[in-house]
Amino acid sequence: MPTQKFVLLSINIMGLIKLFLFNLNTLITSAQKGDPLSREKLIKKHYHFIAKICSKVCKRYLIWENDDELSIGLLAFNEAIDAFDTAGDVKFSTFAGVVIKRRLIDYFRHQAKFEKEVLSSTFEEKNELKTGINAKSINLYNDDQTKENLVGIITYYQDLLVGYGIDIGQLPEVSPKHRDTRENLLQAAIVLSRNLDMLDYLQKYGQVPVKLLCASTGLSRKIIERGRKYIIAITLIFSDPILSPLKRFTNFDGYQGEKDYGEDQSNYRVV
DNA sequence: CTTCGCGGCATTCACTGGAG
DNA sequence: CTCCAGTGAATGCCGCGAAG
Repeated sequence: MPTQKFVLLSINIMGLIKLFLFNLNTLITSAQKGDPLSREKLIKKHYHFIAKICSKVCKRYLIWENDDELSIGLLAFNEAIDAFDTAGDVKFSTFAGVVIKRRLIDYFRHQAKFEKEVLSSTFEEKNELKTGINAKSINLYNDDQTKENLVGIITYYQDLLVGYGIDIGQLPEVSPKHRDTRENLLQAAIVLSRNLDMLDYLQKYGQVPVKLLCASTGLSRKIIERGRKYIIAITLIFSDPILSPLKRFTNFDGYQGEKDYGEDQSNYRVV
């Protein structure tokens, strides 16, 4: 009977939707309680959603690495997680979409106001702009915006690290002092960040798959164990696109692949 | 039972600063 | 610039407890 099949199919789909919503609400609740892994899962699930909303508002295609609008969208999404009422009737995606749009509009208003102030300035001021005085102010303003975004990213990074039992303040001390050790651990972190099985293991258990990593990198178990926190810290930066802006503070930004570290390897420290 | 995380101890190695 | 000694960090080996 086609009708019966349709009813059964509908029941299954409804069941899947309920299951999805249940999982989503569970993730949101635990993220609100401070679980960084749940927050990370939520963000990963909604990457395309965030990019779609931001691109729609900006009316252009946005790139994670280049566009501040996406960072603002991401921060807004974070806010939405905290503010969302799981008991309410509103869908999370609808709620998050509204929050992201509002934040972006606020951002554009702020920018427009600033530009208007510059445009309505006197002839002399415009000359100053040409001579670089106001240009400097614009740079300072842009720096502030970047700093604001970075604060959000670092807070996110900090939460992720806590999930692995790492305090962000520990990073300088867990960072290897010897150049060769740093190179080896960096290599291990890159291998780990590129291998989905090992990455899954790390995210699932919060532990480094030492045996697999030893086999993949040829490094001894002890090296990997001792550099565990360093490896996790670097792996997070490499595997999570949200953290990609942090690469430029770690000097890993130009890293292209295995055994290609650039000129000065002595600077490959996390901080 | 296997794997992970961690600690102790002895040894090896890399880095640094001083002397020539 | 090269050599050398001192210092500190890394490594290897062994073992223990916890968790899945």
